[in-house]
Amino acid sequence: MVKKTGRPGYLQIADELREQIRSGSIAPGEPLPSTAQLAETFGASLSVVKMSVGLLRNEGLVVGQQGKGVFVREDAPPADDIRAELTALRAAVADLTRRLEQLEESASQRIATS
Amino acid sequence: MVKKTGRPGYLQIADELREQIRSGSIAPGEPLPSTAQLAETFGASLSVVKMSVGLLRNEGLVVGQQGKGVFVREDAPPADDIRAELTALRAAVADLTRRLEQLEESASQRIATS
DNA sequence: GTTGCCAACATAGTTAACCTAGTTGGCTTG
DNA sequence: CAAGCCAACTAGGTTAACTATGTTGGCAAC
Repeated sequence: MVKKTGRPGYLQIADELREQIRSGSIAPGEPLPSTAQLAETFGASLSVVKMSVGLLRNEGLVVGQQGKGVFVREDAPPADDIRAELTALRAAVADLTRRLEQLEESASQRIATS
Repeated sequence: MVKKTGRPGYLQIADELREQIRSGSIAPGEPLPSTAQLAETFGASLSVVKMSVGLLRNEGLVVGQQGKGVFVREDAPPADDIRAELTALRAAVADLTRRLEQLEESASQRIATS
């Protein structure tokens, strides 16, 4: 399935999967074929398929569930004021990080003194 | 250098490099340390470093030149780049989630055995 | 001095092996 | 029948080995 066009195989497979998702050929909420199945249908090794799926995962197009499969995200793009939302999220993450670090600190102390 | 926080090493290294680029510690147009050097400074294998650099390459933060090195993109200041910001935030949330789950796990064990 | 070769180093891609861990379904045992 | 174990499948992470290819600097030969 992968052609020797100079474009690396793991990108070709990622492209193809992206296209199948975009076209609805694999609908939101539905699972991709398993890694082994993809490897067979694309005539590629397990390694390159895992790289391809990892790309889509990194892009947020799909989410993986260990033991079950890799599923197409159901999400819809909110598209209101994205920048404001980003600012709010940044603040929230910073706050959570600070609080979590405090928790971890006290937890490690409790373990050390027990 | 990579910590055992549950967050995979190749993401930790990618985060760190992203931060060094964002902060200007590695300026646009400058090369990243070589794969071998990164592997040594992070105490990781060549493979995970290659995965990390591959991520940044995929995100468009850096461009690789075979035989020379991997260079920080001159254009596209990632501070305004919503995609990069989203990626970073997603990464941060995932990291926080894992750490929190770890804390909750140890907390429930402590309660159960007390 | 210049040319050309060559070794060392660089990114990039592919494959394979091994490990962890979650899910599921069937079978065995009580 | 019900409980629990176990085998087979799943994703995910790590490492190593090999190949291809590009760059650079030094050295030898002419």
